[in-house]
Amino acid sequence: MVNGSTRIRILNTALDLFGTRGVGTVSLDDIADAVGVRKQTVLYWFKSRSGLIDAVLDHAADELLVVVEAAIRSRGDEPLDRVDAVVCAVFRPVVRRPALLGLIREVTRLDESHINHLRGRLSAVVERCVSYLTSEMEKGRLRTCDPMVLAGLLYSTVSGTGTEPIVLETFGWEPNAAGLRQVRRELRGFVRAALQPN
Amino acid sequence: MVNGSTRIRILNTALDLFGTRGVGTVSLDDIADAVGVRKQTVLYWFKSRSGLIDAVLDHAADELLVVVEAAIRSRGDEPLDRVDAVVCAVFRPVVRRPALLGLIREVTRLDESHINHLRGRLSAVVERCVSYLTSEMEKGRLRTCDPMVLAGLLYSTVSGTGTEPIVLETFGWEPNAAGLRQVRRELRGFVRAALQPN
DNA sequence: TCACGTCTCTACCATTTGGTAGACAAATCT
DNA sequence: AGATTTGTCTACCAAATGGTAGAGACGTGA
Repeated sequence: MVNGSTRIRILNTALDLFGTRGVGTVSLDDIADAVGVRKQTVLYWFKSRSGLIDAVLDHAADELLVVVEAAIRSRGDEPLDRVDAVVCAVFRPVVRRPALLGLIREVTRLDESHINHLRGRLSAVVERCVSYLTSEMEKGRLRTCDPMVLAGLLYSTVSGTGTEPIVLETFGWEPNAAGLRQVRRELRGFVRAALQPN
Repeated sequence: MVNGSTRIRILNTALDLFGTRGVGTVSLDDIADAVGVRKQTVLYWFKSRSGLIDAVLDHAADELLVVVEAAIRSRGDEPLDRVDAVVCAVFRPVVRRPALLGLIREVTRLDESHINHLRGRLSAVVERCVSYLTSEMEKGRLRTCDPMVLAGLLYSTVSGTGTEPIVLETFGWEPNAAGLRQVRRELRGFVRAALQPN
């Protein structure tokens, strides 16, 4: 693969379109048009639509993993700070690349094979998060509850906030830089309050 | 409209399909097949695909409004109890009719006209919730923060939990009655902790 | 009985979809 | 130079899509 640039441009464009409009409603022609190329070129690089979807999921998982791993290591010992760091880390793509979380959220709409594909890529981080929450709860440094479900709740809250600007707008929110900072601040406070040991 | 039964069957079937598979990926043929009728019958009752979507959104909003309104009035004065009642009320359709919240969540994928349509139907409840949260915060009975963004966060958490069983499964959750009760219990604890006044 | 409105159907149609076959140019190898 | 690989293209295709036109079955009121 001497020249990866076309392939990568397709991958990035597809990620953006899939993430913002939903995987099922984006055609190969849509992607090709956005890249400035013909559909057959897309099918040259990815042998089928389904193959492209898997590749895009990989691409998204990679990007997300890097962000999360770095954040987990970044801060000190205190679990509330560490969770806070992850929340901020995941929130950054919300601003810079809204499609990323939007794509992950598409899991629900994909078919079994793609679901399993994505799951395989994310399971390591997920398990790590759950076991971390478990150990901190045992030390009494987080509110005691089911760590697995808690992880899911945290995911829902952060991802929902990031992927549903339209819902937030319905609640009166204004989509600009100041508004985003406001949302992030409230999100951090919300999560912190929800995790506080009792 | 002497015989509304076909129309209503179409409406319900469309709601389920739109909510579980996403609006954009469900064709009129899919709906017609599921109802046991021809596509042209669907187009007789709803003059276009777009018209059907609006009608289904209305249908969903109606169902949701009834549930929420009742819950808001149901319990005593304490705001944590009242929010808890709403959370439980919204969680009930999660079990009985998963498509309902799934459809509301589709807002993000719809085009402007449908978004505005749905917004018009939901704005009353939304405003009510926000002003309620505001007044309780002023009385110091809820953690002080931006009530509007808080409402959005609550929505994200509850709706995410309800609409993403697949994500929860990735976190190790098992989809059965006991698992659902567990999720609801944790969800209530999570929200309660997040709202506790400080 | 007859006209009329209600409801579902068959028969089409233009457009879009994912995908195949293969031409053609540029670069790379021998 | 000649052969081969790489990357993009044009030309198709069968299936599915949203939608139109209109036939026919059914009941209801005059």
